[in-house]
Amino acid sequence: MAGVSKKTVSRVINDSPLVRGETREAVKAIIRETGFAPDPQARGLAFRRAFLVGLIYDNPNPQHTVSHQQGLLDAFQGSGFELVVRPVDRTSPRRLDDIRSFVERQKPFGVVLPSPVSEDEALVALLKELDCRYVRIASVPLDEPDRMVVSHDGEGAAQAARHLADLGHRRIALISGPPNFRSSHERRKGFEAGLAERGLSLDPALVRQGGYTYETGVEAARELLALKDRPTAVFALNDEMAAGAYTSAHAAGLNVPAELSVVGFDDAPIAARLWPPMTSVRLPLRDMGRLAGELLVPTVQRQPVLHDVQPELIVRASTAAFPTS
Amino acid sequence: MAGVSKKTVSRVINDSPLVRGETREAVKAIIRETGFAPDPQARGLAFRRAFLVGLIYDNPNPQHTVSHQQGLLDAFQGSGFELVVRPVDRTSPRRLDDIRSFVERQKPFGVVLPSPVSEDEALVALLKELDCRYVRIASVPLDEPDRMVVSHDGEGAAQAARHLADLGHRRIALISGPPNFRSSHERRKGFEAGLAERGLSLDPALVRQGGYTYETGVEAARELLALKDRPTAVFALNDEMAAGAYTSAHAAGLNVPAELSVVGFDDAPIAARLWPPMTSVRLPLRDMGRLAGELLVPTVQRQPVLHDVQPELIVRASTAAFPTS
DNA sequence: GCACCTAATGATACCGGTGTCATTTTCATT
DNA sequence: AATGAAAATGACACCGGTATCATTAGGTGC
Repeated sequence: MAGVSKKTVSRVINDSPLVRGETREAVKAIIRETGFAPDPQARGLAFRRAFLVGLIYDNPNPQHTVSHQQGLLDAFQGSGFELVVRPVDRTSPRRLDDIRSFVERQKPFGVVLPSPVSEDEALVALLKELDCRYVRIASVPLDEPDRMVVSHDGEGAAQAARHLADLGHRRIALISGPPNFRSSHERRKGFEAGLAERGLSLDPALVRQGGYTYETGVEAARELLALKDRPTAVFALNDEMAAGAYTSAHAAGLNVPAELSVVGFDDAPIAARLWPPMTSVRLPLRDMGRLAGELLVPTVQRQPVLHDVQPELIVRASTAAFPTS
Repeated sequence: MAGVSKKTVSRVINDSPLVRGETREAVKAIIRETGFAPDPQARGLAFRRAFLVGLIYDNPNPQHTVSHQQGLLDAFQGSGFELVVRPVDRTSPRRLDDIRSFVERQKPFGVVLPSPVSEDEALVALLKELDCRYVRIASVPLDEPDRMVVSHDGEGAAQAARHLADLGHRRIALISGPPNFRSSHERRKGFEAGLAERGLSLDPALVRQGGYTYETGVEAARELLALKDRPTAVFALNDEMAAGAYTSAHAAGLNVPAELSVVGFDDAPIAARLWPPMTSVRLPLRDMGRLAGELLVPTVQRQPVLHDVQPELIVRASTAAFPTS
């Protein structure tokens, strides 16, 4: 090496304050010249902590997973952290053993839990027991602020409600989500709040429960459209079910948006590809991943640090004024 | 420990032949009882090779990425390997430096390259230079067999061709893909071969080049449907473009499938959610990932080892006999 | 029963960093 | 210039495994 001991180089790399500015610069110069980079394995061994972050997901929507990955990696840029993926089956009891062995063996620096895994309190309890850092991504605060990325699904749903109300709709149906998803409650609450702002309320007769799947959306919409006094608009709590509503509208011979306005949630790729292109609430998934990453690891902070994210209503062609001119 | 030295335990763990059967069993028993698992960091440090596999992808289709991840993890079950994800921008020259620093620093056991990254010969050359194991996933053999998972896209396209031909279609259009994707050529060649089997050939006037995106599909189909003697069926080389064909059919007031049959490729989630549900060629993405994983790492081989994968035509409602009754 | 060869095991260094604590340097104070 | 405290640096053990090579155990031939 160039003048100093192994340990001093180590100090420079780890930003220890115990190095003279002069020495520090000299070492840094050598590091730049030689392109030296410490071995993560050896560092991890000595630290008893790997420079890995786990993404533990169980999301039927691949778009979510990939966007979160992207965002996390945005945050890890240049920090030397790697992202390892761990799909789990949230319904399987084995998931806890899987995660336990993962954490105990790999000693990851931390893990990220997107919804719906973020709502798995048994899993979170396990992580606490194992003293493993984590950040949850969910529609609502479930934990201390610096362990949470909150997507404010309610606000997005409220935007959808205001949009439909402002278009003149009064008979607005809701296809809700599975009760064991927090997002389902948040979106519904937000939707009702948005309606209330416009002096409307949700008619219980126009609510059907779905399961966040295409098939349940088809069925729920089929029932709603078969009502004597059928709704003029329907809000589905995710795009899969909204796509199902399209299908049932087609089956019933109803034109979207002339006879039925449809709004979805997620702005999945499918939203823009259906005919007519669907109005939907977009979540900034990549930014959410990035925020989670920034909360978890000591970021190099090249890019501005995010502090919050907000959903956004993307208005396309599946919503029209009622009564239609 | 229980009777033997550190090194002997190490030998047992690494399946060294230099241990007496008796000793081996004794050590294994203790390992089972105590649930001992070697530290991957330490092992990696000593081996100068991490127990990580990188997935280097640049695929606009999140379904592909997530399915490949699933398959790889299927293969890694119990092997102690972890999957780390590395999205790259295949058009950026920086990608090579990114991957070089990843491989040099992390020393991954190997990497998996799904299409289109698998066709990036500069990147593959780099991996060879770095002496990094890799497996490519592509539509056609590009390398030694044990470094390749071949998806036989041509055969899938041929199935689509035979299907349309057997339905009585004669004026069959093709929306091709970008020329810098091997899959684009393979699918096209396979499609022509399938037509030839039925005594048909592709009319150059009915071919439009697309770019594997929704928008290019819209445009290509728009042109095709505006022809004086318009096609009765169209095969798009991926589902995104096929969705675009739906859009243009809607815009032209044409009914699918009565006036236009449409077949896509990939069987993306969107295929089943469009109206009418779309016929498409399904690639066994998860199996492809699993096969790649089995080729790369010494698998525990609990599940049967895969040797090949084949595409499959999923017939839905976007294709009908012509002339329509 | 002894020499001898092979199979099985162990002692020790080492992988590439970090923690601890002793040592040296620096610099303000007297 | 001597003193002492604080700041900077280095020596060495250690993280938890594996490689190398020496050593011991076990079996064979005569």
